[in-house]
Amino acid sequence: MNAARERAAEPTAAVAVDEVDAAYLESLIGYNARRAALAMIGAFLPGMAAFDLRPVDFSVLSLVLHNPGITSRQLCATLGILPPNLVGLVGTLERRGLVLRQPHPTDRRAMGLHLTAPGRALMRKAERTAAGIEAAVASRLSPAEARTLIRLLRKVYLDR
Amino acid sequence: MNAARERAAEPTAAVAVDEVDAAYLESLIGYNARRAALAMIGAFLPGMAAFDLRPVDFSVLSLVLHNPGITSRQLCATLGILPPNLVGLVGTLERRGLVLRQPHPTDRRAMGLHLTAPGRALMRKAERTAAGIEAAVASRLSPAEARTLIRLLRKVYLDR
DNA sequence: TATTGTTATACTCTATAACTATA
DNA sequence: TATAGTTATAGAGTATAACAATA
Repeated sequence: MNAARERAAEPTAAVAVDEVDAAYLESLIGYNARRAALAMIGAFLPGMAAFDLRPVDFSVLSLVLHNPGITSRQLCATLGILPPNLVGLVGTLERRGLVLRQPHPTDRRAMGLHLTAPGRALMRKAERTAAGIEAAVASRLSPAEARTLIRLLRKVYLDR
Repeated sequence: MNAARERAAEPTAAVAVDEVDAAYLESLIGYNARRAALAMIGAFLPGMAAFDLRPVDFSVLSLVLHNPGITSRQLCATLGILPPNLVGLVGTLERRGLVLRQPHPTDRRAMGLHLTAPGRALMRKAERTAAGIEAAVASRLSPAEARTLIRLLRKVYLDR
């Protein structure tokens, strides 16, 4: 039965897959981290859209709120954004009257970023909304599990 | 001293930021998950580049390896890829002689995907490399911590 | 000589509409 | 009427090179 054996060894037998086995991918930290990050972004998008903010806009405004006078260079380094891609982002936030740029006190090349009063008011609401979204997702975890998750994630991405 | 008080209340005082305070962002699961996912992808890229594979190519080939006969539709549903974006991806893998498409046994609209012998040989090496990359990153975690991390990440992104 | 911010530009990734063949 | 696969295309995100002003 050569033909039968060849068919048995044939790598391309025409069989249907009833249920997909993703066990291997699900054993990888990278796969799970990406899936979780995409789920969080998916949960974030509608809430932030109410303020006409993308997640990256929220991150930038949050850093400016908590670090008045922060420079573009510092924002780029903290968030992993390339300088050319931050220019338009900050420009849009400035045109919306949420941030303003002031001369840096010691470095005349740089500009310090600050929130305007409307910018601070918007961020107060946005951070409350963000906290609610986090709480909704974290409700699947106990408070201790949420703390553990953040601690382990930081171990993964922080150098040493 | 109205002028002094106004300056004190002035939201845009020209002060420099010596060290960026990202404590708020670092308290968010979403921010940490995204940072960790990007770190894992960054570790993955050079290793997979040796096989001329992107992370998404590796994911697709891995699912085809462990699910011979899987359809494009099933790949899209499992990986969150939109059908139009999978066409070129699979086409490239097919032109490279790594996968081949065979008629689906029961649905003449669909095509079952299979790895060729060179495709399986490549994936044996690629999965070994992936395991090494995972181990290198997971070396910052104890085996128990790595298991806990994956379990908590799955709680975040799995519905209920 | 190096760095900050900027412009222009290219490349990749992701998303939408519409079509065909078949279920 | 709905689904699998496909084409064309648009939009968002990310990348590099080069420049002026300043350190």
